[in-house]
Parts: sequence; C-alpha cells; structure tokens
Amino acid sequence: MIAEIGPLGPEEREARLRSLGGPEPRPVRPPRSTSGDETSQDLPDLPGAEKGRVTLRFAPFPSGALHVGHARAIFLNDTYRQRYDGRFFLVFDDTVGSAEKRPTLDSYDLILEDFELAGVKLSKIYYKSDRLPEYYRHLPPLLQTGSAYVCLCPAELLRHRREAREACPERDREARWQLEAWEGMLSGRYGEGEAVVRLKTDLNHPNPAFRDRVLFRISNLDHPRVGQRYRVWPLLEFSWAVDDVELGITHVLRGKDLVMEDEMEQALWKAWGWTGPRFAHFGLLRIREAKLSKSKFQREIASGVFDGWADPRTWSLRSLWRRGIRPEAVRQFILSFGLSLADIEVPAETLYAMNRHLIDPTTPRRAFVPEPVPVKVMGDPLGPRAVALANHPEHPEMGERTLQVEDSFYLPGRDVAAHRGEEVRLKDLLNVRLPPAGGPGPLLAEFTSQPNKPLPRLQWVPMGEAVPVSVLGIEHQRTEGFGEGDLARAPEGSLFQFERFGFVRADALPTSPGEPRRFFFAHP
RNA sequence: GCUCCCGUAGUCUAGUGGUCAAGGAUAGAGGCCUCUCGAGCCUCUGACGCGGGUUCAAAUCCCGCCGGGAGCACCA
Repeated sequence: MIAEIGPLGPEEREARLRSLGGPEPRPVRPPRSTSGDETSQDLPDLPGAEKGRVTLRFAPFPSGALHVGHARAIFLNDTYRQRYDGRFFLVFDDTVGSAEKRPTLDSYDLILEDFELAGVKLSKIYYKSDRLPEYYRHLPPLLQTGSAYVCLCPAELLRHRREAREACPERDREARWQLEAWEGMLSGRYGEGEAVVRLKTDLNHPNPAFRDRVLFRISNLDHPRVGQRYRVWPLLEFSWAVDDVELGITHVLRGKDLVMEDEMEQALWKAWGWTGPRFAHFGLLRIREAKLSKSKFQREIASGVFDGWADPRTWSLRSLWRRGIRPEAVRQFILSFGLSLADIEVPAETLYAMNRHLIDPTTPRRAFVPEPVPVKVMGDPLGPRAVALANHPEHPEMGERTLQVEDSFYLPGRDVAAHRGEEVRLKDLLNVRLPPAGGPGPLLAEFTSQPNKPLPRLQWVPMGEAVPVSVLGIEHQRTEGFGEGDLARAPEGSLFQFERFGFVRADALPTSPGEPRRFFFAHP
C-alpha cells in the first residue's frame, strides 16, 4: 500500500486519500509574498494579542536624536499597534544615567519631533524622572520579604564578591535593618557609592551580571528635568519592572541586546507576585555605511564640526527626512526585516531603492549643472525663445515649465572636458560641436542641428536664469553649480530629481541675496 | 572565558515535513524602452554552513561540529 502511494503526484495522492476516506486535505497554503513592498502581513502575530487589548511602548534614553537603529523598534511597535488597534506609549527612559551616559534636555524635543515627522502617533507620553515616587513605593515590600537588601559594599568589593559568588554581610540582615537602611539612603545618610539596593537572586548564577543585581543606587548627578530632587535612582530593570506592569503594557518589543532584562524583570515580578507583559525581540540592525557613535556625534555637534543632529553623517532619522528619504520608505525597509533575531547589516542602497520607487513617480525633474562652465552657442538659427519642458517624462499630467533660452549656457564641466571637439546634445534643445580647446572667456560652441540625435546628452541651464545651487552630500561635502530659475522659489521640503545627478530635497529659502539655493542629496 | 541568540544567493528576506528541481527584494549581467547616468518592461547569473540521524519524504525535526552576533556596570 505504501509503496503504491509513494510515486504518486501530490494531487493524485490527495484524491486517492479522499476516495479512501482518509483525512481531509489540509487547507491551501496562503499565497506567497510576491511583491517587494513588505507589509505587516509578513510579521507573525504577537503571542496572546487580542484586538483592542494591546499596549506597547518604546523607551528611548534621551541623549540625542533617534537613529536608524531606533527605527526598527518604532515601526515594529507602530505596525503592531495598528494591527491590534492598540495603544503605543513613549516612555522617556530618563533616569539619571552615568557620568558617561547622561540625558540632555534638548533630546526630549528632538525625540518628540522625530516621532511627529515619522508619522507615528503616540497614545501617551511618560517620563521616568516623574515616577521616582512610584519606584520608591514598590521597594519596601521586597525588603520586607527578604527579596532585596541594602548592600554597603564599595563598588570594587561588590564586584569582587559577585565574581567569587560570595554574599555580603548585609545580605541576610533582618527586614527592620533593611527598611531602616533604605530610609537612610533616601534621607542622605549615605553618600554616592556607599549603599545600593540589590535583588536577592542566585549567587551561583552562571552569568555574573545576574548575581544579586543592583536595583537602586545613589547618584548626585544633576538631572536635566528634575535637577537634584532625587539622589536615589533605580536602574533600568527595576524601573521597567514597575512601569511595564503599572502602565498596563501587554507586549514588550525590544532589541536583542536587552534579552537579559527580560529575566531580571521576571525575577522582580515573581518577587512581587505580579504577572508582566510578554516579550519579543528583534536583532540589531546596522546600515553598512553608518558608523554610529552617539558620543562622538555629541562631541562633533557641540564643537560645530557636525551640522547638528540632522547632519547626514549621523544617519539619524531626521537626517534621512532632511535628505528627502520618506518615513514610509524607512517603514517598508524596516518591516522587510521582520521580527528576526539575526543581527543584520544592510547596505543603504536597499533603503534608497525603496525610497526611489516611492518618490520617483511624483518627483519633478530639473537640470542642475555641477562644476559649470560658460558656453556660448554660435549660429543657432532659432534665436532667443521660450522652451517648454515636461516636469516628468512619464507623467505629462505633472505639467511643464518654461525656460527662456538665448545663446549662453552653463554646461557641466566634466562633460565638456570629456567631449572636447565632439558633437554633443543639449538635452531637449539642440546639438552643438564643442571647441577642441578653450581660450579666455566663454567657450564658443558651434550650432550643428536642432533635431534629436543619438549623441552624449548634457544637462544645461540658460545663463540668463541660472540660479546658484549648492547640494549637500551624504558625507557633508558640497557640490556647487547652477540650476534652473524656478529652483530659487521652490518651497523648503520640495523634492526634485536633478537629471543625471540624483534626488534632492530643498532646504529653506536663502535669507540673504547672493546666497546659493541649498539642497540635500538623497540618493542617486 | 561564561551566558544567550542566529546560520537560505554579494546583501536582506519567504519558507514551520510533501504543491521547493526553494519564492521575493536589492545588487550584478544582457536586452527592450526612454532626448537623464532615473524610472519602467523582459531575460539571465546566484543560496538551504558541514557531518550524522529520524522519516516513505528534511531548508523545515534531533544530535554533533563549524561559522557569525549579542550580552556579561552602582549605563541605558
């Protein structure tokens, strides 16, 4: 019997099974994803998620603008929020930090603005620095039950004992002493580094970091929002263990670098007898071209080497928005990676391709002439005239613009140098022969014909209406040149494709005459 | 070193025992189209890390190995 079924094709086998009264054929597999615009459909469901009953959160440390790494958390959370018609909180993870890692006041607005520009709606915004009383309130029960204790070891000794799997003398002191010592911490009896609160876990835990982890410590650092109102600060795991439950979070989506925190939060919930949200993780995402170093950026911005957080070299989200990379492209880009645990490194090219698909159909074309050289066309029989050019070659409904053409133009220096003595076409206009060598003054090119011919095509700008244009590149280098007249009036934020150059986004209008019109380069 | 995670084309991803002689994207090659070095259309190149096992059947399950990553603070 088995030997008989083996060689059958799948359909025959299915039919045969049915005729034998076998099990129902399994349902047809859903069609495969066949398009590149990955959507939320490719993401797995969140465990135990019910429509209308999902609350998610994103918890950035406010020390600068959001970068592409954050985008993964943000768009994943937002996508699930939409899928389940849930809520999405922003919780500023602004405990006092450390000497090397400190919150900065301007970061709060930067982050809020980044969300707005990303088009991600927030249901509510919290600040951990407002919630210290909540954290304080939940510690005494742990002291009471012996789940946590006040440790008076200096940092060095603490580390050493942890390494040696050794308990410190305070570990087993009675609850009364613990509560009293905690009051002492709050009232200032101990100085910075003199006392911490630790969770009582397994001193033999294979990972030393788990062995009686520190929950609270004393810090005299000034906090940008609350100054020195508090001296006792919780560490990340403690504050999260409280907030994730108190704020009603149902699912925590966090980077894989934070998996250890799951276990710590769970240990605390167990001590309190609470049930917390579920966790899901995603691997670390890196854009190949992006060399990320937040502290370096902070320095370079402070010293003026970098042009703020929107400097393209930071690869911050706002730097992408400024270049004309649409949040929607970043969202697609992010969602295409799914919820994978693998750490990935992706070339920016992939993001560019998505953005290009997105903006190409609606982005008007313009001529931009880099490294311009003046050229005078001799013998054009048509004389001065107005020339109408389509804004988009494939979309006539996008209209056209009109250029006043006389005999003087700017042409791209590199193209002119490459085609000395040759015939070239000024795209959409006429054909000329370039002189073999230049003398003083404008190059004199000779008109050859008007109709289109298969010649090298150069972009051009009539000298009479050339607008100085400066394009800021991805490495913050500038390309200077001339552009078409109406670029001078293009509103900030408008996108163009500079033909044979790339996609750009217009910066603010110049504030003083004589300044070039500035653009940001998005990608080829 | 310890703990955890991950291995599908150059890169990213689909795939959860049979419809996979492995799908898509991006990159690359060629062609068509186009008055842009853009877009579009067509074709092609290219992958299940290795070795065992389970099974009629393995990219998919198990074991081992190899390779890669992350974490190991009184930072977040």
